[in-house]
Amino acid sequence: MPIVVDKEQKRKEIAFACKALLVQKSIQEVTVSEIAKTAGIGKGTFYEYFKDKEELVFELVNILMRAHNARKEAKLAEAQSTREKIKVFYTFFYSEESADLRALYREFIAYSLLAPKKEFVAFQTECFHFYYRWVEQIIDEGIAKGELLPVAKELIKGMYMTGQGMFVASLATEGVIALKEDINAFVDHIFDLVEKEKR
Amino acid sequence: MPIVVDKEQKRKEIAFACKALLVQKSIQEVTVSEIAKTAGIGKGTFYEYFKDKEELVFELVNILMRAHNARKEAKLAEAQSTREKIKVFYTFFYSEESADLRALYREFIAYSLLAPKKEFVAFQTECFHFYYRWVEQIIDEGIAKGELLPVAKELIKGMYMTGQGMFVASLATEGVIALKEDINAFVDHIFDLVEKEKR
DNA sequence: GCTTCATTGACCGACGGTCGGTCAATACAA
DNA sequence: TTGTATTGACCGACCGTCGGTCAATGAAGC
Repeated sequence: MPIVVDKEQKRKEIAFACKALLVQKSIQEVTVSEIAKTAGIGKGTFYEYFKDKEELVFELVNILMRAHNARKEAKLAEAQSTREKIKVFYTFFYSEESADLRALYREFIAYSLLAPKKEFVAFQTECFHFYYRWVEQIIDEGIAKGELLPVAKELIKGMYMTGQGMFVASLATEGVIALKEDINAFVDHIFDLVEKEKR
Repeated sequence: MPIVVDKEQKRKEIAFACKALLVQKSIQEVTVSEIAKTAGIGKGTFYEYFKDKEELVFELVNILMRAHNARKEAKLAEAQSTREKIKVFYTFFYSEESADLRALYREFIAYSLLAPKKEFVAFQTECFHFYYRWVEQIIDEGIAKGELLPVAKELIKGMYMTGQGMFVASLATEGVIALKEDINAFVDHIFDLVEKEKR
């Protein structure tokens, strides 16, 4: 038998090799030749592992998001109140340590809007359900503990989307959104309304 | 003296001629040759009026959004309660009559994320301020009338962004967001919390 | 040496954008 | 009225770039 490479492994290697390049430049500004050179492979080889440039971004977002989720889980365990936990959830949108992932996620959203591929939509849908369940659990616990009013449960989807909305807006506008401050202020005001002791 | 055309007017004519094409297909799928043919002009002429394809989408969004705002103003005058007025605000995201604008706005957002041009960012920023002031006025009136608690004012930015977030999510996911229902449900739950009589 | 898969970069076609040339409308002098 | 100069609109052939393909080559086991 001839050489058999671990396709999955090599995909990851190529993706990682291009990470800095893709974080720095928009995918449209990067050429496939440039990607291949950066990864130290021929252009044809690139197409053995990826259908196109966008798939490369997708792969990276996938990998980095998994790592991000692990970090998030650790931080959530530390948070005390439900309010704090929800705030931790939103740190993705502004924390320094997720800057790379954010830059790639931005591209990913852009392409999902421009030409939604089945895989992209499936991934985003899965992400939504994953995070939604997570937040739901946190809120449910808060209600069970008597910390929150039951109506809090009804606000989950909206709150979740507020983060997304602010994120997109902060990228498309200038001087309008201060992500960290605006998100946390919103969470605080909502929680002031749904925490039992506050009423 | 030779013919002197009204550049602004012709821009609009070209834009309108391509409206159906651009609503139907993504800008990436449409070639400049195709645009020129549709508008009944030469390719070179297109570049006399637009810097690139994206500017064409921008022009159309501009025109259609103005028309949309006029319709919105009329509808807002009809709405009774503050709650209803806010709901009217969100109709952009799901109403049938704004479907064309929405399709183009989607492309516009995508490009704003992918490669934010100065003009695009300026436009989006201006839009934000314009709409924000509008909503602010509605909420202020609600508070002044004693219909709403003062805290409502603090939620404006967040609520505004929730719409954007749901819109983007509805385009990038499958079977997760039911725009009309989810937006209205969110508005209702928030208003149940900030309307005075409800407490 | 034969088979099988990985790798490659020369090659191709499509597309965005440019540019030199052409045309049509007007002003005006004879 | 006619001829001509001028100007901007208009055009599509052309160019460079880039995404994507494929035939040839390499490498490793049998």
